[in-house]
Amino acid sequence: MARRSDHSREELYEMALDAAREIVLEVGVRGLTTRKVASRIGYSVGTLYNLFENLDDMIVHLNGRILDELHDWLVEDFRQGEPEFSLYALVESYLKFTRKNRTLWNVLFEYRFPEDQELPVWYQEKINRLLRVIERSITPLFTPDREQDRQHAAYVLWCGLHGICALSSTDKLGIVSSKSISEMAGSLITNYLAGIRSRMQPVGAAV
Amino acid sequence: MARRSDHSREELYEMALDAAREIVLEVGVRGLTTRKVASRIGYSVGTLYNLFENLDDMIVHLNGRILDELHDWLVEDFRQGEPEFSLYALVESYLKFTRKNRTLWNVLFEYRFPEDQELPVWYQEKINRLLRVIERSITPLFTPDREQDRQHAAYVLWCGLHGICALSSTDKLGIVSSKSISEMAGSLITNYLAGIRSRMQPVGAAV
DNA sequence: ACCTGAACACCGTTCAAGT
DNA sequence: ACCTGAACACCGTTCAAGT
Repeated sequence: MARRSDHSREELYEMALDAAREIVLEVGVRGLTTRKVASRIGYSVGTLYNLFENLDDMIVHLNGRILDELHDWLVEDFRQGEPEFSLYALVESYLKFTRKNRTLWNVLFEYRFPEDQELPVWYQEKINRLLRVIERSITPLFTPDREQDRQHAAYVLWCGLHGICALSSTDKLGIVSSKSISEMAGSLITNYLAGIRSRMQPVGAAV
Repeated sequence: MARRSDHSREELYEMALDAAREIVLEVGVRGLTTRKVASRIGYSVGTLYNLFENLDDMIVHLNGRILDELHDWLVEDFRQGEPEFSLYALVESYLKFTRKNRTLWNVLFEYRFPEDQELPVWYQEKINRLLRVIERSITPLFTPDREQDRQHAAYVLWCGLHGICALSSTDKLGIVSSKSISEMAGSLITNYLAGIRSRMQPVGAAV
């Protein structure tokens, strides 16, 4: 017992999150426990509480990583072009991520934190970074003075996409095939953007 | 010990779900345990396993009840009229329900069942009943031969609304006030419906 | 300063034993 | 046929005791 400087604090942190990620992939969120993480990295449970406040905090940090993975994945596939085209590609890319990493997506969005828990600032910034990818794809639809509207639209699209994934992945909607998830997302994009277009004042008109 | 016919099987079932509902309201989903339900109804844990397969199954049944409550709540507030008007009222009513019953809504939509678990048919039917309320509000937008499209649109709206509630209630989006939830939902409805309207072929034209 | 592991207070689920 | 409660195999979290 006692100080084993086999690993630095940072190393331990990375090891713990690696282990947590693996466990989630193998047995799902429900099977993720402090004891399993500890034993997998070869330390005692106590050590984990030296790195994280508690299990919830550890999961927040794991989710931070998953958000990064998702962001990088989306950015890699990003295609500049007409908003409809660009956004559609983005959504396909997102859906592909959820299909490939269903359980990771589950921890990210469907793990319930205690009611009172506030998500840390660095976490919200990671989310904002994701939202900015969506904003980028719809930029052409908004004049520079409509930044607020653009942000707002990105929020709505992000939420809508999330809702489609959330309800269909857990079958909380009845049988939904993977194909119809795409279709629903497509319908959301097409119609929402058409609505935005039709309701935007022509820019030149006021001048 | 042994057979205590103090209560019929049906009575026990109702008592258990009543207790479960109360516990969720008091301490949230995380605090809902078989042991607490058992002690609250004055029976042993074993008896619960005589009524339900397991805790997950009990929660599915609890959710069935919550779906009914939500349905009745929405139907009571239903207002016939222009789709935008009708749908907007519906969404406000839904949001009001989530605000008043945050923890119930949490069990309903954010409790994670095991990956493999299929939701029972009677459960999916309760969801369909909800979807039909939405369909009703957008009926005027679709000609009778476009039933499929109408259903599809109801799905998308339902999912979108869910996504907005899910991400903002847990603050997975950064700070979102109750007012902006309404705004986002409003934006979804207005633009999505505008898109549908603008893309619908005028009915008379083909004739 | 860091790490251990026993201890505490919980869990879900099962099942022999009771009436 | 129904109900009990002890038993099993787990949990998250803490903290005195070790080096």
